[in-house]
Amino acid sequence: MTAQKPFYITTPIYYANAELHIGHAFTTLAADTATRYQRAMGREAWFLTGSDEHGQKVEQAARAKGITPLQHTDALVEKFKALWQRLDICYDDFIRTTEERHKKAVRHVLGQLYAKGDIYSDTYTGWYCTPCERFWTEKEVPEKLCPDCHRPVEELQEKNYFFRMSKYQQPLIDYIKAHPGFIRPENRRNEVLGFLAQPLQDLCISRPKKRLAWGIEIPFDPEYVTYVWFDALTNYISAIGYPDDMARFHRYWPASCHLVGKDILTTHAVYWSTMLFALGLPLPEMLFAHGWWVLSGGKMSKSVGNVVNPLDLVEKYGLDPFRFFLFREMVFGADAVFSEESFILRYNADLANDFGNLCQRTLPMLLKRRQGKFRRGPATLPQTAEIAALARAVKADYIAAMEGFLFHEALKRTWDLISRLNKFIDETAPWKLAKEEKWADLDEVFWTVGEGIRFCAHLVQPFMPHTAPKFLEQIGLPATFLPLPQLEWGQLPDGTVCREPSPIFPRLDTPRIESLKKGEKAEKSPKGEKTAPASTGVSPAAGQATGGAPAAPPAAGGATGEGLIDYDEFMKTHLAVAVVETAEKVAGADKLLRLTVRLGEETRQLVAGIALHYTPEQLIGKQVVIVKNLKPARIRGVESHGMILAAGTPDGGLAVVTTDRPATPGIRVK
RNA sequence: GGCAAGGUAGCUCAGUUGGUCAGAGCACACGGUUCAUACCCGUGAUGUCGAGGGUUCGACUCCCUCCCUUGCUACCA
Repeated sequence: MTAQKPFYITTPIYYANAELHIGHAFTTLAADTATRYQRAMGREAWFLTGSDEHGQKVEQAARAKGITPLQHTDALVEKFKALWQRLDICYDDFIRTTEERHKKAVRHVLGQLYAKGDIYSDTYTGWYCTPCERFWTEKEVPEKLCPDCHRPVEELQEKNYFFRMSKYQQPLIDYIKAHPGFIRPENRRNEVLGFLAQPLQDLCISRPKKRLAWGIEIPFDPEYVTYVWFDALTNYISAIGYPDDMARFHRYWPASCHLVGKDILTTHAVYWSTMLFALGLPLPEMLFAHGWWVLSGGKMSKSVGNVVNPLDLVEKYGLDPFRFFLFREMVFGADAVFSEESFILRYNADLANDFGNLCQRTLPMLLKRRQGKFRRGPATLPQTAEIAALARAVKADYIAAMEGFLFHEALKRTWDLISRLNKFIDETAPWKLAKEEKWADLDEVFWTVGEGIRFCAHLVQPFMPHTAPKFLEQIGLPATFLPLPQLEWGQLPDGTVCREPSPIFPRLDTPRIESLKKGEKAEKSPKGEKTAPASTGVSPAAGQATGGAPAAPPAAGGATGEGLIDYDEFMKTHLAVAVVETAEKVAGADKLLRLTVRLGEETRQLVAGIALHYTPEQLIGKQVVIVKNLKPARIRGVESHGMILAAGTPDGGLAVVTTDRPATPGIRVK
């Protein structure tokens, strides 16, 4: 058995002069997903990310704040890491270019190439803008004025070091042509080849310290630091032990994949590749350049209020749905449009309706009819073998897609199985089988669906590492995954007992989309407007009507001014603890539940508009808080004596207010 | 400007070497169903396949022209 080389994947190291945004997050999430997939395949994986901390902008930013560059980057690195934690990024190493291990590698690389003659010094003449501290080319300053600040530039000579990149132009062209899978996607590969059709200039790789001190000193000239390319790109090898621990280095190198945004493809495809040529190191197996998320309405961001920071949706709707959306919606490699509306549409269609509801429509029936037990008998239904075959085909296609970083294809294919299972339920109509007491057929249907859920949970796991285990738990399995190569159809054990399901992907209110479309201020919550945790009242309209209320209304500043009530006024509202004794749907109303609740000795009936979010079973026995002295009302002909308190959840659902520990039924809440 | 890719149903896109290739998903309409998260299943409509011309028995699929969109065009101290 030959040990497979570990999967080594990298993100770019992000420049530590500003905070990160969706672009950085997306690259990193993609690497994370790829890493999780490789681990799911049973392959060892090493996932590197990090920070690029030298250079003029960092130096300037630090100076502006009156701190040292390192203090500045220390703070930003903390923010980087906080974001990765928030996105649950499973990186193995975080390299900082200010670390000694990195600086040492850079010096080693420079020294080696200098000795080899691939780095040389030369003196050039250019146009320098002193205030901006930068050079311009002859072409850029036809008027001899700085394009940035429009002040005069002066002609200046400066000595610098150059990397003999041109020397490796032809070898690189040959290499790319000989390795079709090296640069992906295909169109990017063509762009690089197009780029290389022009003569390649050598690369200036230094800055005199008098102009830029914040950098890694060039080993053969203490007057200079190296500039960006050799500093930053070298991280991919310095982080895995180059040059001190070559055994470790060779274990991981060449990288399986450098994942980059399309904007820095050339840097990697040309600069980095030629650097590796010069060093005599093999090139990475793959360079994947993905596209951008284009924010819808971004161009009008000032006037239109509906531009969202994509990362805000993580808190609003959950990390896993967010991740799912990113990789299902975008053709990986191409650009895609990001909008909250498309997120909600995708979420409802794929997650809530198709996958989530697959559990929700099956497990309650299984519990009711078969004590929750999946029973495996002889397969006699015609669809069973077909679905098994589909599952196998889906898995094979899924793996093929994932190996090629075609995330959207992998997910799309997985949903073929989910759709088939939904259709299967329709075809076999288990509710009819139950009525007709065809237990063997019924068991076969349940087992097949349960097995399908298990199967899909495995496939979806790299994308949704938190919710995928929930699917396993709901069907009664431990929340652990088989390595994908071992995943086969038919492994759901006979006798597995499912759990009481609760929606994993609660449906999001569509009114929210309407309000988004209209550019209404669904995101803003002007004070005075009723945004606060809307109590779900006796009125069926209450709660739902405000379903579009923001998930986390900003805790409006200090409590001053109008709208405040005193204690006595508050005490006019009599809140009390109650225990739900019975619950049932109100006939002819979708959202209403008729409840009887016990308050100490007293029992009373009330109506709550929460049927879309709670089943009667979920409520019975639950301690709730009710408004006791609300004027009785008749709703759909049912008497209601009080109302239950509930609050909106980030996903647009509803959470009933309960007590932290059992309280005395009937006792006043204050 | 140069190079490259693309313009196919309201939206996002599939469409191998020319002959059921006019499709999928979403959205929409209608029907079915009731287990389920107003869900699922089925059916349907809409398209001059960017425009014009050409090759061919026949072109979304090949050739030419035009229009439009997008990407790349590093580094140059």
